[in-house]
Amino acid sequence: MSPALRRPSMGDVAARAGVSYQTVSRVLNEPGIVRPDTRDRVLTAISELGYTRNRAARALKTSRSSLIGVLTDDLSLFGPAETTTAIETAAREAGYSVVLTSMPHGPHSAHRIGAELLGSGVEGILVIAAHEGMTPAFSAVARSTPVVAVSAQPPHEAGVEVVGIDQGRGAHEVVEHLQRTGVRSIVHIAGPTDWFDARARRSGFTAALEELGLDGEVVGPGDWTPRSGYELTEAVLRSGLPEAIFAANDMIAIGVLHALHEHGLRVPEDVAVVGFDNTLGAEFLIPSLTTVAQPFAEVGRAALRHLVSLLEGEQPAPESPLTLAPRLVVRRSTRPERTH
Amino acid sequence: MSPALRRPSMGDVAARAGVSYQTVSRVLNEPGIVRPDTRDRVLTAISELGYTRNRAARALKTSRSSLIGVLTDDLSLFGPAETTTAIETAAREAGYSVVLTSMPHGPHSAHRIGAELLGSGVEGILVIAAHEGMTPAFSAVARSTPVVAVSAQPPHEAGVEVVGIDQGRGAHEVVEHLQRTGVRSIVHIAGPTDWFDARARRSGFTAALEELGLDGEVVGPGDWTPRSGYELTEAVLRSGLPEAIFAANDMIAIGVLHALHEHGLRVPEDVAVVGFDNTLGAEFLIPSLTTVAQPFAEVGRAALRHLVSLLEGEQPAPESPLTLAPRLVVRRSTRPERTH
DNA sequence: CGCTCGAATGGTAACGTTCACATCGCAGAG
DNA sequence: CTCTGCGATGTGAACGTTACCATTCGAGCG
Repeated sequence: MSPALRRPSMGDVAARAGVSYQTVSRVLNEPGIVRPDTRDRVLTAISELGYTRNRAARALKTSRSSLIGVLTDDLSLFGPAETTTAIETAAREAGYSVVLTSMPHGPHSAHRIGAELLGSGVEGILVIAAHEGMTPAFSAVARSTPVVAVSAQPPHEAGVEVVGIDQGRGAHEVVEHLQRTGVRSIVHIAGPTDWFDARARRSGFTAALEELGLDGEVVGPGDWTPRSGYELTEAVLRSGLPEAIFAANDMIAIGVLHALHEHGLRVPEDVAVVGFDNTLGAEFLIPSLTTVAQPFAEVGRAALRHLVSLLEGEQPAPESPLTLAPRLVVRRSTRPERTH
Repeated sequence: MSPALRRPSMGDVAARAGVSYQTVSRVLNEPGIVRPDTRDRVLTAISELGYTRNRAARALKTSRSSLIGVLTDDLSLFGPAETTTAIETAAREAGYSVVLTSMPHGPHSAHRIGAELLGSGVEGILVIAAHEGMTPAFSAVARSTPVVAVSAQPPHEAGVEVVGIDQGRGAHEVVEHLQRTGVRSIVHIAGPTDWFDARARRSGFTAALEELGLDGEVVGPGDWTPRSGYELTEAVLRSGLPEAIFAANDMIAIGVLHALHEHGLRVPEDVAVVGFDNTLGAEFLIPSLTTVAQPFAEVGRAALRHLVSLLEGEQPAPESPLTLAPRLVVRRSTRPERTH
């Protein structure tokens, strides 16, 4: 019962300020409605006591938890990490806290995880870097809670809204750039087939080849790791020397560069190499890597804005575009473009 | 009032099972105490209704939120990302959800962030990759909530417990290894001076030099980025050619390798290079990088266990060591050790 | 000067759960 | 056959907040 043991409640503040706890509540929720001098008394009492509202009681009464769930595949990947950070910052500014859940690899866990996240009382869920396996679970969850996915998947799967980066366009720009450097034939080392981003990059690649009349081939899939890039490059080299290799991400590209180096091949003189993501460090690989920078942070913020507008019942925020454009970053792993 | 609109409560389950809501509560909290057939009736009612307990009400009544706050500096760094993921998984298994907060860079924000995290109702806080600026804020917060830091800082700052990886030992092993490859003099490119990890690596380095009778020098500090490694290496080369460069982390090492390559220097023949972290990709740099692997996931799990035992009032889990050992990974960026 | 009205504030109930205690029924002992 | 005691279940209250309605007070008007 010692006052030091219990956190102060509205009642304590009210007693100190000589008002009822209802007035304290009003000061916090609609300050305009209470007379300035009363309000000041309450506010000083609040700061003297170091009072903060009890989130649980608030959540119980309003049935709003101010919690947003973020579900991500693999935080140690560059993109998800950046996006998560941006989401968290934006969420905090919008008055929400972020409950993080990382998706353990495994077939049927998606459903359980989704339910658990829901059970933790979140008002909405953001899914990052979604792949195939997640979709059914989240269509299910989406029936009880708004779900927004950050993904390259444009077709809206049942009830799940999508905010993403135009991966196909990124792939297209890569192919265009390579063509302008004189390349006629490109090998694409694809990412995992069940990842939406990987699929979009791959189909953007093949579409661009056709459109621009170039030759090419898709190998893989890799698993986003340098090792898979290394091994797939070894395989490619056994069947001949390609003019250019377009890796599905920078990690794969690191493995590609390593394998080419081991074979004594020069980049870009013998083989051009392009990555995807513009990972921290891509600029300082040997040679520095031509890649596609993705607005990871921006897409995170856009997704959060979208979710919040869903939660707060505004119109779906027409100003914020749901598909953002990536940006080609030309460095030294491709030859200079020919000015013709 | 339509039953579809409101989530079912204990009362609904109780009505369906023909018991009182208290019995439902007991089935959920101490199943052993209720008669098997009653329990089964309740359980079927629960699953038929898709009932889940209301977290807010539970938190209000028990004053336990099942929420743990994780505060991290920069999620796009390899270590924090790995540690965070491990914490989240372990927390979920222990019945907690993780509220993520990323620390915006800036001088005085630490205090506000700490208070906000506290305000979100977390029961305890884990601070990852702490640096100097965080300490005062978290000593303050630690008065109201258990705080465990994942850090290289052994001295317990007022009230904040520390779980960490022995950075000094890692640095020591690096120096020993270099000595065994015949190196007599080492340049260390240090990390930011206010980061505990960077400081511990640096002091481990100088201590090892002295102990082993080697020559050396500390340059920097860098800021963990490849660019800083690149620029500091340029500066080092202007004043002569070192035998070996020990970078404070792998990102800095990437910049070092790049700079050396530009100068036509061979690694490890002309200069040996060592990193720290064993980042994804370190194995496939050119040449593959000798570095120190840190048990990031393990330290995350250990920190979580420690925090949970603090929260649940058990004895401070004597079995779990609070300082873990890193592991030297020898690759091709250093010369082979001489067997003498 | 009495009445109406609105602004400011107070009181009561409820959100869904758990805790403490009360009750019930039944087995076993006297 | 009654009493004790314990296992199983029910009842009332409380956690701290917000929603809703009631009350008070003073200003402005006829």
